Amino acid sequence: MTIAKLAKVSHTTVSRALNGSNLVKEETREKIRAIAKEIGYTPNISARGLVNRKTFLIGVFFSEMESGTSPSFLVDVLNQAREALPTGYIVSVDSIGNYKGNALPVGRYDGVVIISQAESDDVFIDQVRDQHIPMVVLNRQLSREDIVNYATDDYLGAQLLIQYAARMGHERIGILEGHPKFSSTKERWRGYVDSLNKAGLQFNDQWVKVGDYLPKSGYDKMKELLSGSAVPSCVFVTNDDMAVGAIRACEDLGFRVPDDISILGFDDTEYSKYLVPRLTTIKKPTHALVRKGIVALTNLLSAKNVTNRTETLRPSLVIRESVANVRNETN
Amino acid sequence: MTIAKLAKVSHTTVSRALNGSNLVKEETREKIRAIAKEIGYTPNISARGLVNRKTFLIGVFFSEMESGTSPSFLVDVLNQAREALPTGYIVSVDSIGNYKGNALPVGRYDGVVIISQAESDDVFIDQVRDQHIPMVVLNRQLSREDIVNYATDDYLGAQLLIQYAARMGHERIGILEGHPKFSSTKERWRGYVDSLNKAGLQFNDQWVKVGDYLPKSGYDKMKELLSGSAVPSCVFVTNDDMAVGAIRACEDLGFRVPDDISILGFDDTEYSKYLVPRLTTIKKPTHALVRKGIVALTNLLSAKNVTNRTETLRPSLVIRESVANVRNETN
DNA sequence: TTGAAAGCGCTAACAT
DNA sequence: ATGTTAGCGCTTTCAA
Repeated sequence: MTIAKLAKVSHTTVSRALNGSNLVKEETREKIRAIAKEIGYTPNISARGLVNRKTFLIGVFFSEMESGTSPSFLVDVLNQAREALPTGYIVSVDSIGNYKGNALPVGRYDGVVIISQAESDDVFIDQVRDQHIPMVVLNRQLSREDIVNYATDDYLGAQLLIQYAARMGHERIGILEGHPKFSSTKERWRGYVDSLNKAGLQFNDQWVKVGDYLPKSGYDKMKELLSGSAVPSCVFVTNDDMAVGAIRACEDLGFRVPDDISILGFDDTEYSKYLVPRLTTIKKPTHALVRKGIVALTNLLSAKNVTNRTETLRPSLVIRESVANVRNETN
Repeated sequence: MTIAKLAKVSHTTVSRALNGSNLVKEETREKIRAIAKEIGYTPNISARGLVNRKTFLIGVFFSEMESGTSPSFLVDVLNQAREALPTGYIVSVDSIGNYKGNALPVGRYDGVVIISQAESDDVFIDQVRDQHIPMVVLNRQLSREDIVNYATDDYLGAQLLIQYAARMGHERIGILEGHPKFSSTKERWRGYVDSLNKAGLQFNDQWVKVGDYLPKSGYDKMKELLSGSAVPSCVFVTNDDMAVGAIRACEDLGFRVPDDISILGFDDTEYSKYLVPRLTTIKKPTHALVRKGIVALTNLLSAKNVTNRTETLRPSLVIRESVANVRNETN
């Protein structure tokens, strides 16, 4: 190797010097460092990976990258992951869909974090587990104990919202659902129905519409909802992206928000607090979730054991202005 | 190697069989394939990379991932990149900031795409070039010819906007700038000033505010702007994210958009068409930009030469409802 | 059509 | 404190 020749030492010494081994004289180390810098030496990752069985690559996999996963959430995850990982690690992004069927190349990833939205991800999850690649699954609650899994309590989030609406006097509460296959959709739906029951409120078929978590569906479905014979006084739009479209639809049909109709969101996106009206929504502890996940993964990487193998984080209600207080009307 | 033993051939033959060499009997190949599948064999990427000098990893680097780069743009880039790349390649994400100073490990990336926002990225760009890693720089126009570089014409975009506002009769046009260090900020500013001049419109110091491309700054700065002694009739808010905040600020101070004040955006984000009012903005050909970039990079990877080494793509004006027609007033 | 041997750049075990 | 040697898993000559 060039650098070894220049320094007149063996390449072993070079390796040691550059890796901070204490088996080199400080003087030698300095000389080697200088030369390395001089000629712009950087280690060959493949060679190093081959002997160490480490690639310093963490794969982040999303159920669906093109749609369904909101961009801000995706970027949030990526940023948190990069920050929380030990130095030297880099992060790749991919869609689970790309791997349906074929296994991940062995030794390609030191670890994997899966941002799962739907049960259909399970075949991929099983595959990765069978390959014994360190893995954490985030975002969606798995019903098993063999995998490190952190999720937000969507069920609770929905309940918080509906309870709040009920407290504000709403009795006719509709729902605009997200992507039908997503677990979050199912959990939010459960929270909605259960809370309605607990509050002794009526359930009405006409007030439930199915969207896909994208703004357009919020717009289209809200229009449908408002065109029905009976209109609810409040609609639980199950994410903020759809809420933007939904509010637009209200506007277009002459319904003022929240005076004529109240809107509940979910996610507390960056722009939610600037909408007209400012959105009452649910804030998910995304940062904490991802951070916990990465910490666990880091432990897994160094073969430490993870104590909290599974956990559900509590979201919180963010009250703003999109829900009207209609208690007086009913008194 | 296990698979070699099981098939009773040498590992050389296994390698050949799995890589589609025609130097193996079809029968042998089948047998090997079957066994490989059976035991779930996947090649070791590091070993392969070591001999082939390929890692099948493309690094995507952003100026700033945490702020400044809008999430939807970032995700768009990532998706386009993944789709346009030949199969087998995976994509990593990183922030240029992480590499200030130290060089990229040699052989870590087969190629690199840089989404550049600011001139300060040049040191990183130079470094990568010095390492002779195939690279394309997107988003920001470089003033050099030695690097493949595609960008959107921000200057033109700004002109389109201001010309439109002028056509609608606006004479007092303000601006809410983005992150001061970003090239896009400078280009949009140039377009603003030049168009004002061409239209013979007055320029007023009080009507220019500096934000950072995030919604909050849109809100804060617009409030400042509206609190001045003389208020413009139209404000060029230099991206849609800030426009959301800006519209909110107008609302809070009792200015109706567009009746009392008109707003121009930039980017045409997913939600722009659902805002109240729907935003008149600039649509950037992001898909085409990234796709061109990846195609060029792919050519670079296979040592083909790239014909269009540099190009500026034209954005287009999207007229919606955030600008009032005030021509009558001035007649 | 197959195998044997060499070597990619690195780290680690074992001298010295 | 440093060098020698071997070997990680793969592809690629070179022989057979």
